[in-house]
Parts: sequence; structure tokens; C-alpha cells
Amino acid sequence: MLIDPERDIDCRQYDKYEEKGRHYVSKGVLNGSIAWRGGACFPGWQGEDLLMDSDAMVHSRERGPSLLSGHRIDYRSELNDQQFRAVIHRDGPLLVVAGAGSGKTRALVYRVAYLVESGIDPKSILLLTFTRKASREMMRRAATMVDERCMKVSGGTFHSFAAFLLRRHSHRRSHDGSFTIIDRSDAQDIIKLLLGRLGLKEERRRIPQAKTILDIVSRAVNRGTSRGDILNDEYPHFSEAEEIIERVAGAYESFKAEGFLMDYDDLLVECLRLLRDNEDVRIALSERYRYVMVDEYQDTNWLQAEIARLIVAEHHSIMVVGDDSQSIYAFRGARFENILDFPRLFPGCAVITLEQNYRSAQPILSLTNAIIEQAQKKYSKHLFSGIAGDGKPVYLRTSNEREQARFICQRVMELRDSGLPLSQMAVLFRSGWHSNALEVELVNRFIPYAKFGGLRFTEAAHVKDLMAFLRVSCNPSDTIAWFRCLTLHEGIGSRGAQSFIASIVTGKKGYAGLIDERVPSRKNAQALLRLYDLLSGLEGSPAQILRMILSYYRPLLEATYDDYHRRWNDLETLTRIAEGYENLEDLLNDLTLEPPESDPQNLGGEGEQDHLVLSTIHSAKGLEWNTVFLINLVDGCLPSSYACVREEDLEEERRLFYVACTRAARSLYLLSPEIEYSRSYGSGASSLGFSKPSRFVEEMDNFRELTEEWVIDRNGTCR
DNA sequence: CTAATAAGATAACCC
DNA sequence: ATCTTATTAG
Repeated sequence: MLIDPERDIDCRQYDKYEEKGRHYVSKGVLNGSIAWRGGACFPGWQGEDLLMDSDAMVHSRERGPSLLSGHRIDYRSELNDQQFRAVIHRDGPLLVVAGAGSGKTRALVYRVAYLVESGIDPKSILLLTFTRKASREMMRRAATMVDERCMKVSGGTFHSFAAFLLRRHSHRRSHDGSFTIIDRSDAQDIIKLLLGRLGLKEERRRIPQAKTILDIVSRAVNRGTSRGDILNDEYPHFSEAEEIIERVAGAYESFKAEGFLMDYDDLLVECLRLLRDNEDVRIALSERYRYVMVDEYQDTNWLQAEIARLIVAEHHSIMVVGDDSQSIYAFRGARFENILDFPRLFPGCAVITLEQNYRSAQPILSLTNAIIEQAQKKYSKHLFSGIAGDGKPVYLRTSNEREQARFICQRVMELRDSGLPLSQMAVLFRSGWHSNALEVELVNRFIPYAKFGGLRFTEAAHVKDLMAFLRVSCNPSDTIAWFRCLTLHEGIGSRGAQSFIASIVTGKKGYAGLIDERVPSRKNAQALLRLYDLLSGLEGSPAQILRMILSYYRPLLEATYDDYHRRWNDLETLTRIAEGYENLEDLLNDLTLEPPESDPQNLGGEGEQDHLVLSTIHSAKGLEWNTVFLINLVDGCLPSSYACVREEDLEEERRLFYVACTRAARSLYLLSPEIEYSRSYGSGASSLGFSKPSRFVEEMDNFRELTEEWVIDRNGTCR
């Protein structure tokens, strides 16, 4: 489509205005459908933003309608109208509401390409995504379209961006800026320590577990409410522990402050504070990042939305992309309302809706539309697909998990034999351990697979051990890391470690505290001397440091774990990762914020590349496969039994179901095994009995028509 | 005070 | 099944 401002824009509905000699449109309607703002929104408009390479912006009718002059990529024919408008949008706020599979990523990638091709400095583009993997992937795609310049785009997660910013402006904080980022389990250790320290063990009242306390504290931060409210709303059974929680929370804050520690939430909170309190920082950022894009906007919480707003406070040049139907991170404080609030936050913003689905065949889409139709709150989007379907999604009930696993293995092998690569098939599930039974079967049949989600590489004990050494050498006040390092040694338990830590950190003796005379010479004296030698002798690149620590740690590893061989491999992986880093702090930073996926388990099979994907639904976000198997579609698994109490939680589970099904391009298999509950399975579930199919299935009256039910017979399956 | 052993509880999603 | 906590012997 050729956009002709004179013809396509309804001139009665926008205000033209002039500023510093340039012409702008503040609002308008294009072909009667979209809100519009900004004179530089499309090529050809005479009030171009002159910041750009003006040549590239001129819409050239002489050269034919499809190619923007100066651009190698034929944006107009490669994108649909809505995508095209989003891509060539230049300045001013833009909200793209993108249904599942509607080419949201495509729009982002093309916009990066378009901006870079127009001569924008890639470093002035900031792409905030949900995972670093996602941003790298987008840049890579843009780079293959344009050139290497696209790799220079600034990008990352909100958390990594916050960490970067905080380190850069560290002089504004009281300490020298070397802080350590702690993950959830570190935070949990701290809470446990504090519970002991505060002498709360003797309390009569029931005290929530460290994990629960942390959860409450974190939720309050991410939702922007008080801990009391969270307690009342979500943990009523602990409401009498409020006072204790407050005390622990206070102690936790001061503990972190003393040790220069920051948890995930602190990164956002401090980043927001930095932006709020320092106008000069905001201005500098606005100048540096002229084009800001936020992916998965429906999963941002209020802190993130606020950070994004402040980054662009000076120029409002921000594009956010999201889909309220795919918001699945409420447990982390995500507010899909952010999408709805966006136009209010940025008055006059352009809104573009992407409704054409390019991923799934129509029968799959019909089902997913019906699923989301059940949602309490929905914001109308009618997805349509041009892809005719081969068949309806398959629904299959099996008598147990084992049968479910066997069916999948059999079907996967059939499909592979018919030429579909394993990597084009995925098995999705609600919780990490739902795939256990299947994994056993896959191993038996030598089907290689890679699992995403669940336990992370950096959560393995041995990896944490090694990171503790690194953290100590990076930040000698890191009490938690010291604790781990010290108790690793024979003869040093929690008590001994505490006294050393007191000497090292509180007594400010540094490493010398390790060879403190106060500590009588015992059999551990020798070990401590060696530890002292190790730590004070650490120098060089992160990889060199790591190797020094490894040679020290190896005997400890072998003494502690029977399966040290496997674990040693992980540590070598870690060293390989470290090779790419010049400074230790960056390495630790990245490991905590963006842990590498644990090595794909290549079990049997010939090619290393091709493996079946197993993934939690959360980790499958944004991805797609030709064939998707959704397993354990059973009440108590999906929806999870934890989510069956509150209405909002249940709604989120429904969206999860929706997200899972919309990952499928050509075929979708829904499996409901009967699971026998030996013990109570979550809250109040009957202690004995069999699971029922998911209520989401039961609730849909047209489920039968939209799917095809299979039953298992003696030799396999048939209709 | 530590380390080994026994009994008991709990089990999600993720930066 | 795995991780935590309580108990007890060294």
C-alpha cells in the first residue's frame, strides 16, 4: 500500500503545527482507522524530522511505490500494512498491540533494520526485552538484513540495563559502586541467617519459611504495595506474623546495605530512584537513546514501566509492543494494565494493532480464540490466519503419565521419520517436573532432547561454590559468599564461619582475618592458610582467576560429590564462558542476571544439533514450533493447584494455556493423563483419587467441535 | 562446635 | 524424589 498523506490522512482530524520552522502533525486518522501522531511518522510527509538522513526519508514516487528510497529492504512488500506503519514510525510514542504470532518480533526487527538503514547510530537505539537471548536474536536477525551495525544496538533486560546504569553512576551512591547482585537463593540464605540472628526460632507463633517471607517482601516491591496488603490478600494464614515479617524485612534491608548487595528488585528500585532524583542523568539518557523499544510490555511491572517512561521523558520516542492476552508474569508483579495505561501516559500516542496471524493454521487458531474467549477480561483482538489447516488439534486422554510419554515418543519418531526435524517439535508443560516421566522414556528410546526452564545452571551447588570464591575476591564484604567458601572446608561449620566473617568483614581485617591468631591452630589451620594464599594470590583475567580457583577446588569437589566428573564438566563450561570476559564483575553480573542454559542433554542420537525441545510454558514465550505437545492438561497441573483459589490467578493460568497452544504452527496435541495422587497434591486436593481433565477444557462447550479426540488402542492410536 | 545420620516436610513460573 | 531440620556421637 502506498501511503499518500494527501489522500490517506483525513486532514480534518489532525492538527498541524509548526515548531522551530518544522511542520508536524499531532493527531490524525489514517484510512479512518488509526490514531496518529508525529510529523515524521511516515515518509513523504513534508514535516520530516530533520535529525534523520533526509534523503532516506523522502518518499519517492518516481522510483515506484514499493521501495523507500535509500533503503535496500523492500519494507512495503515484506510487511503487512500495520507492520509497515509500525516499522516506519519515527518519533513519538507508539503502542503496538500484537496478537500471538502476528509478527511482533518481525516488526521490531524490521524497525531496527529500518532505523539503522536510515543512518541512525545503532548505539542510540535501546531495545529492552524480556531475556537477553531475545534481544541478541533480534539484533542478529536485523544484522542479516542490513549489516553488522545492527549488533551495536544497545539491548538487554530491564535488570541488566539497570545494573549497567547503576554501575556507571555509582559515584552518586554512598559506596564506590562495586555491588554484588544476589539471586533468590542467596537472598533466602540471608533471611535464614537473620531469622536465627533475631532469635525468632523460639517464637510460639508459626513463622513463615524464609522463602515465603522473601516472596512477600518481593511481591510488595514489585506491586508497589505494602507488605501488609500482600499479607492480607495473598497470605491470610500468616497475617499474625506481620510484625515478625516487618522486622525481618528491615534487617534484610540493612544487611544488604552493609554488604553492598543488591537483589533483583533492588536493581529496579535503585535504578528508578537514580532516574527520579537526577534530571541530568535523564537528560543524558534521552540524548544517548533517541529510540527506545520495549518488547513484551504486558509483562512489565510498575517499576519497569516507570523506568521506561523516565528514560524517554525528554523526547517520548518510545515504542512498546505487547499482548494483554499473553501476560503470564503476574506473580512477578507484571501488570498487563500497563498496556492500557500507555496511551494515557503518553497522550497522543499512536496505536497499531497487529491481527493477522502468520504462525498457526486456522484450526489451531480457532481453538486458541475460543480459549481466550473464556477469559474474564479481554481486549478485543480477532486473530485470523491465511494458513489453511491440515486438521484439528488432537485431544487425547491417557490412563497415566507413562502412557502419555509413550504416545509422545511414538508420535515424535513417526514425525521424524516422515522428515520433520526434532527441533521442530516441542513438549510444553506447566512446571519443570511435569516432564520427569517423559524424560525417562526419552532416554530409554535414545531420543535426544534439550530442556528449558526448571533448574538453572547457576543454581547447581558446585557452580554456586565456585561463584562464591569469585564473589569474595570481587567484594570482600560479601558475607554470604564468605559463609559458603568457609563451610566448604573440613572442620568449619556455621559457628566457625561466623567468627571468621566477623574478623574479616566487621573487624575489617580482610583476608588476614583468615589467619587470625585468635583462632587456635587446629587441623583446619593448614586449610585456611592455603585459602589465604589462594585469595591473596588471585590476579589476571577472569578465566585465569577461575583456573586458579579450580585447581584449589578440585579436591574439595571430589571429596564432596560422587558424581564429580559430571560436575567438573560444568565447571569447565564456566571457564569457557569466562574466557569472553575482561573483568570479573561483568562475569558475575551476567551469570546472575542471565544464567546460561544448562548444557542440552544429548542423550543418544547421532546429530548434536537436532533435539526435541522440552520447555516450561513460561520459557516457551515468544517461540514457535511446527508441532507442539501440551502435556499434563489436568486440573492441578494446568491450572496449577496453587492457582485455584483466587480468581486472578486462575485467569493467568488460562492465559498460560493460551500461550502454550499458540506456540503451535501446524499441529497441536493436548494430553490429559490420569494422575493418581498418592499424597495431597497442593492445597486441599483430595489425598486419594485421580485427576480430572483441566477445567479449561471442561468449561468450553465447543471444545469437542474444535478438536479431534483420539483414543489409545492396543497397538497405538486411532480415532 | 562439627559431622553424620534419621526423620520430616514440601514440591511453580523467572530476572 | 529432594531438600531441611532435629538429634546425637565424636
